[in-house]
Amino acid sequence: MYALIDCNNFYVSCERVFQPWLRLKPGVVLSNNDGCAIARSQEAKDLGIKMGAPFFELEPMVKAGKIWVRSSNYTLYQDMMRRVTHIIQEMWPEMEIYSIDESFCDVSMYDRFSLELMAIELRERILQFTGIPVCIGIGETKTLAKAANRTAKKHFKDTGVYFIDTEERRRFALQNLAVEDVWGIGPAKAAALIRAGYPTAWAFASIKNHEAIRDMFTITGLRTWYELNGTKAIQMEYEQPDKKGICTGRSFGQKTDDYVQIEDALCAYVLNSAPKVREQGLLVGQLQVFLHTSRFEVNNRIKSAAYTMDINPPTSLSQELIHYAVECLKRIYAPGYPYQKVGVFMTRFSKESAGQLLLHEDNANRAKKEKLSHLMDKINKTWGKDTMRLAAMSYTQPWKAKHEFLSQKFTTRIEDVLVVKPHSFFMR
DNA sequence: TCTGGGGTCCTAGGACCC
DNA sequence: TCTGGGGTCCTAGGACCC
Repeated sequence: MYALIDCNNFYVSCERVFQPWLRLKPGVVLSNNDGCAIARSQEAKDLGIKMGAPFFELEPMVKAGKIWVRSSNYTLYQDMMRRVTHIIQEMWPEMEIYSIDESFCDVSMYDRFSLELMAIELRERILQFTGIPVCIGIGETKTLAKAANRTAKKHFKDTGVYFIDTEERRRFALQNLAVEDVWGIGPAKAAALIRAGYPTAWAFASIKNHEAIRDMFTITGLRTWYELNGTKAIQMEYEQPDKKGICTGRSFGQKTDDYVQIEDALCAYVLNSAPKVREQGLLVGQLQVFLHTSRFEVNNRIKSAAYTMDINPPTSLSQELIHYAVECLKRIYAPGYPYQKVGVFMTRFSKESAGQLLLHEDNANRAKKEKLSHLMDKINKTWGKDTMRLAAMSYTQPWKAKHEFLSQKFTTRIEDVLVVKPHSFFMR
């Protein structure tokens, strides 16, 4: 048996914990650059605000005081999830962190009767200790646990728990689940299934012909089908595997074709990715830089380019990575386009080892740079991002994304911790 | 005017080997 | 005119996830 614990409207819920007045109105959390809606309160969903709705469409409602918006505050959300995770682990230690707001737990070792009660208690505990509401779905496979979770959210809001432990409950969950809401069925597969006459999870799960499913939807589609029918095809992943690629790319606050600004942004992104590479003890063997305009631009102003470069010998040094990234950028940059976004993708990782260093000619010099990079990482980890920085990075950063509606870092920044003032009555 | 960011997995098809 | 068989590895691109 697997449980899926999923935080309800997570980003919105985090904002509401520390700004309780936000509970009085529908609200939306915006993407980076305040571009579009990425999280909505239940009331905002009821108003018909769609995931990905651009901000300029919401703006009239904000101005009229009908809804509130916040810029995304990942520092806050990460820290809140860390707290939720601790509470889950105390009850169900066999846990996989699946995303910033969801965790799977293997709960096979508990008997059915206690399981449902445990789930109800866990939910209450999370709400009491963090202020975050969650729903819990339980089933024989991860996909069924996901389906159970959706069922809890939709039909069992009072307990917030749904347990698929009988055929009858499986039928109820799957019959009331649109096929596009099945975990693993995206827009393309959903459209094909609806066209073929299978609009619900139940209809899809009831298809008899395996081969046809495989032919149409490849092995991943077949796995989903097995899982919906109670056969395990997707395993738990307790350890987080090493990353195969690390990427930083952001939209500019304002579109630009100014090479100096673009290069400056790119350097900052390299300096964002490089410490992540070093933290895992990896070296970068290939680097790609991409630069593009908005896809909503008119035809002759759309431009998208990328350049990939092998790095020999592989490196994790910020200075070297910046050097290569700038080389790539120079090859793809053309003036005259309203660029929206630049980014860097590092891949072809190898493990850092002494041997590689010895092969390199000026290894004394190199060892010094290595030390410097690691020291910078350490200082920045202790004292905050960009405390120590390379001169290649400017201070003004006019390209920076917009975060016009950012709330405080209530749990991770001492100046932002809420102060509770005793009422004057008690002061006397 | 204004539309996010960061990943993984799978397949088809080309290049290459003997 | 006719032009094998069997395999691996790599890459681009699509689909999917949150």
